[in-house]
Amino acid sequence: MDIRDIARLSGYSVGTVSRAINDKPNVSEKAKARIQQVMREQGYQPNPNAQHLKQSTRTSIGVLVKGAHNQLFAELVEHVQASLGQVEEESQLVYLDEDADEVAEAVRYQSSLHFKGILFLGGDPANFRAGFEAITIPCLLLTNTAESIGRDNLSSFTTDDAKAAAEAVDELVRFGHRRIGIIGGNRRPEQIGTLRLQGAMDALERHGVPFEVERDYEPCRFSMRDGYDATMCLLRRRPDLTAIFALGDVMAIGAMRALRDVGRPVPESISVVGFDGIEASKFTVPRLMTVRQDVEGIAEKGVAALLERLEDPAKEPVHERVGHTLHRGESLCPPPHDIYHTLYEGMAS
Amino acid sequence: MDIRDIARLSGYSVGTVSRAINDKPNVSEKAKARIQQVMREQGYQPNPNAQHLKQSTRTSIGVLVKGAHNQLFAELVEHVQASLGQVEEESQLVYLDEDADEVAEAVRYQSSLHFKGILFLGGDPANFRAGFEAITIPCLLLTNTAESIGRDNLSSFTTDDAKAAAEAVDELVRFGHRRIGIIGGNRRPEQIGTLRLQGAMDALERHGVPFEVERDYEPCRFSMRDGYDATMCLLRRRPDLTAIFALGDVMAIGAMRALRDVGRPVPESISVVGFDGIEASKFTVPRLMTVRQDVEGIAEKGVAALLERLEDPAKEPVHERVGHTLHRGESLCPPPHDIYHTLYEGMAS
DNA sequence: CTGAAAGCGCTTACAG
DNA sequence: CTGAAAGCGCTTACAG
Repeated sequence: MDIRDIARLSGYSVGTVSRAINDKPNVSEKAKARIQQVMREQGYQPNPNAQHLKQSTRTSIGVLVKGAHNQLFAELVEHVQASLGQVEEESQLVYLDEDADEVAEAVRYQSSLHFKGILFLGGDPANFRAGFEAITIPCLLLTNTAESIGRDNLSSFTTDDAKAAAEAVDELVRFGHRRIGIIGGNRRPEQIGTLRLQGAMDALERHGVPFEVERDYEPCRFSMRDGYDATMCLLRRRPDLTAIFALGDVMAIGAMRALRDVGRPVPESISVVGFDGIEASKFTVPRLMTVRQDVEGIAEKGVAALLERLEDPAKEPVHERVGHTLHRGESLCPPPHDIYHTLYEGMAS
Repeated sequence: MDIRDIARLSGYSVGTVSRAINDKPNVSEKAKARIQQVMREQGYQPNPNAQHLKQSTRTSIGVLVKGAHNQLFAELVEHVQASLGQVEEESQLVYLDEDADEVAEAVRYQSSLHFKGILFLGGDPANFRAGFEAITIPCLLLTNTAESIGRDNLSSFTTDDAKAAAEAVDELVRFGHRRIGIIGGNRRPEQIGTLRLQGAMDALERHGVPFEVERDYEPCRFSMRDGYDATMCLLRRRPDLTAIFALGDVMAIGAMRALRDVGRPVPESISVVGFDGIEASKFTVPRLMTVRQDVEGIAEKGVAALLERLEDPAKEPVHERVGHTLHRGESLCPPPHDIYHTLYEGMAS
């Protein structure tokens, strides 16, 4: 069943059928109606390969998600697909490991899946620096900045992670915390966790709060399980902490569970602050205090920018910081002043 | 830059270049080496549209996910992609609304995205009954059974939802609960929520526990927010409940938060049981009692079955129930016997 | 082992 | 408004 069959059955030529299919001008209403009827009767669907071959178009936008366990990306994906769907753009999702080289993967996929643009959810600037030159189609990085990469086909939208992390620390300090531990990320330069850690550490220093990264920080991947384990690890070194700042909500949820398991009620015995503002953070018990990223804003602005550059590839790249909000939660309260902490205070210093 | 340019530059004909690209026999090592060198120099990538047009092959497996807020599907997707990735199969994810007609969407996508097979994550048998005949490629339904559809290109793997829900109720009753509310699903026939509700109601009846669906059940979609709202709703009618069975973990998480907000501690004042066994259920406070589906088993067996039928489309369809496990959690304990409940008991009956 | 040629199913000037 | 014809970039018998 191809376009010739439809032409034969409808009594029109192949050219007219093609014009009818594509809603081109210069087809009589009569012809269009007849052709559509035949197509429906036959259940005919044009062969997309042939269509694209002729139009030499590439079809879909690749969406590379770096880290399947980070709920934040799931929410971003949802908004991205919504924005893309509104303009009838097809997208294609690929999940990568949190530690994968997303740029190398993109190079691999670019041709085999014929993307016309690529949207990176999460990314490591080091990978972009190393391999992005092989990619020539318009690209967009969300949740990290690509400004320093300096490629003219790469835009980026992200939260100001360092600033937001600093604000979270300000809040912890304002509540009276002076023994603060941090979990999450991997300390590789320019990675999102590292940016947050750096922002937090700068703020701690500004407030004169002692923080030694080897002792007070525990790296981990973005998942509840890893947050749980990292918390257990950190507590072994610093049982006297009065607050834990998890550099991602999924880790914060794991942390709260771990604290419960070691009999440290949150927030009475120890406070927890997260980062991201995922849906689940609104439903934890206690409700999580967190830095909420503007997921919808990042997705919508990002997609809009990408679409503009798909239209006009010569357009200058943009790099924008999208606003965030500090979201009060029940998981943060002033530190306890009981004998337990007084006891540990002496031990730890 | 097309295959002719490579032919010209390498000094071979288009046919030989094509054979070299596709690793066909009848190309000398010398020619292959020279051609590969030129391709690399030119950064040439064959046009996939043209390749597929000629081979008239379909490439990827479509994965239609019905309900973006259900974490269970996110976990299934992960396992599905892992299984598919091992055999180098490409998959393409499409997220649909929980109430979308997944079969109508599949019909739409089948041609435009040239799938060679379709994997449905979640599905309503009514939709399959109405429109599946238009789909001729091998298909697989996960998390619901398609046995009664009786199509020879449709297999299915699922948990025995009715049986599992009944077991959860058995457990609630065994703990002494007699005033049990249920939330989740939409009561449309054969839907997963309805199967679970039915299994639960049958068990309640078997135990002689009174249950009136109009009063003791509140429908809702599979999300934390909806679970929260449904719980609030149900509590207004039945403040005397000692247990809530949420027909999905995401709703159970919402329910626990709602109960906390109205000052009903879980499980001391009221117990909560979920269904699915998503990752987050292991990290809630209190830890959720739930029916854990064998996500990995469902994904792996399902994918294996689909791949077999992609190889040999004549193969008989399979419909299998994959085992589940009841997972004890802290959210279930015996009902309280305090004045509060005695009070309400009189009011409610 | 290699080349010349037909054809995959469409779209799009071009001529009428 | 419609039709006949060229061509998109490949692959694959077929002939050598």
